[in-house]
Amino acid sequence: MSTTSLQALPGFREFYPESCALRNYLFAQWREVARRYGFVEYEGPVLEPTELYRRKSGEEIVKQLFHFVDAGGREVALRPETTPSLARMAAAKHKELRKPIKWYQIGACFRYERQQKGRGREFYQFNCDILGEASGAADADLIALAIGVMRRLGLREGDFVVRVSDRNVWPDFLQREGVAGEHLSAFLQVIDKMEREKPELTEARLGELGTSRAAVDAFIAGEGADWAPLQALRADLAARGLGGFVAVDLGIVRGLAYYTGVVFEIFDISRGLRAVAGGGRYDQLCKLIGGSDLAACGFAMGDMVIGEFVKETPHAWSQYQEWLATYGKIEAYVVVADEARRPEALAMVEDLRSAGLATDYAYVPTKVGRQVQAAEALGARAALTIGSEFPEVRLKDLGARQEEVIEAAGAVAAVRALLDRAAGPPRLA
RNA sequence: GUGGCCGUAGUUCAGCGGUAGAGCGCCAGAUUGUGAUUCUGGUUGUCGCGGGUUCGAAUCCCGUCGGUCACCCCA
Repeated sequence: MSTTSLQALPGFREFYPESCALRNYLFAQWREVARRYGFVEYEGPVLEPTELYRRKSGEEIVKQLFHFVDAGGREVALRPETTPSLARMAAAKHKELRKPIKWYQIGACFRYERQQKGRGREFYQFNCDILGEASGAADADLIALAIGVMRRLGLREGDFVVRVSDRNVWPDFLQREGVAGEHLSAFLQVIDKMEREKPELTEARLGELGTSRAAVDAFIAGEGADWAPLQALRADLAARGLGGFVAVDLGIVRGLAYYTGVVFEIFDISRGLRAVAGGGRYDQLCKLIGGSDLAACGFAMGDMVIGEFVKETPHAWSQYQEWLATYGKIEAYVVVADEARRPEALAMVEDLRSAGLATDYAYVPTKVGRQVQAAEALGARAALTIGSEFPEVRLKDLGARQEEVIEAAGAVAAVRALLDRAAGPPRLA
């Protein structure tokens, strides 16, 4: 058992450039959409008092935390989510902040779980929250943002669906059915599993609670469907032209721990309705954690499931490939054709870099053919060959396979012109 | 927490009781300072680790670690 291993810990992630690129792509789109919706970025601590999570979710949650006692004797835990930190931060300062507070964060979270597809022990979460606004309009804008992120990633109507519900519909139903309020949690468990569970089992469990499948179905089709907050939400989103992305589904329960109103989840339709994001209203949490009343709603999206989603959806993947075409590529490569001219070549490299162009060159004497190969492999569009004819140099367009002789003095401008001619930045939704 | 499958070259894998293999990649060369293709040559292994069975184990058995997928859970 004392197998000392230097491998990365299970479920922790090593981002080699290829996977780092995808991650950065997701981050870039998250940030861009959040910006468009008027959210500003903030950041909370990665390590928190274990009590913060215990307070919010109860003792059971501790088993799923990376937690330990620090050198100062404090019980601490790596954050498994960021909402409690946010609730504390917002509650502490909300009196001096203009409402609504619209904040987002992208950060690593950690959960001690067995890993599987779309789930590791370390993952990045994109969180958007609106605080200090109790109106359903905030829920709607948040859902619009979530849809905006999906679309920005190249996902379309038919690829995913936002299922919305309201945590308040079921207490209302239970009261009417004469079921005691303390059974709410057990009841919601049954509702949550209804879709996957065998009908007889669902029926039996509902029976134990004093209601029935028929009553539930009737409620879902009737009053539940007409539930005013959800109607308003649908109308808001329909006005934005987003109605096609949304479906009311009262089976959405979402943990139930601290949600107080509208809840929603985004599902991947084609791959068996996998949840890629979720959120809702949590008007009590800021009081519980930070001591001040602050209405709030928010949602979170992890990088792993959405990453898989993009990989498995051809049109989303090709959009990523387009983005990749310029990401992490150098722009210019300086070929040293004559070692006697290496000083001039180094000066050229620095000039290009100072002009803002990603530029590389061979560190040691290398055959010209190899240098051109390296330029190609690094993604350079322009190759500037410096040799014995200096100050005459050769500028090659590696895409068009054309070369011209130019003066060294005008080389930076010529390279820039070539790159401008060659390709514009990728266009995303 | 429960269960299935899988660990062999840098990588993808084949080999399934008798001396460790292939494709791809990588490196070098095919007349002078230019990318592709092609051709030639080269390159690498504690067969995850530990134990057991056997004359002999990459191969069979047990354990262990790791990976992966599903269930549970999902804040």
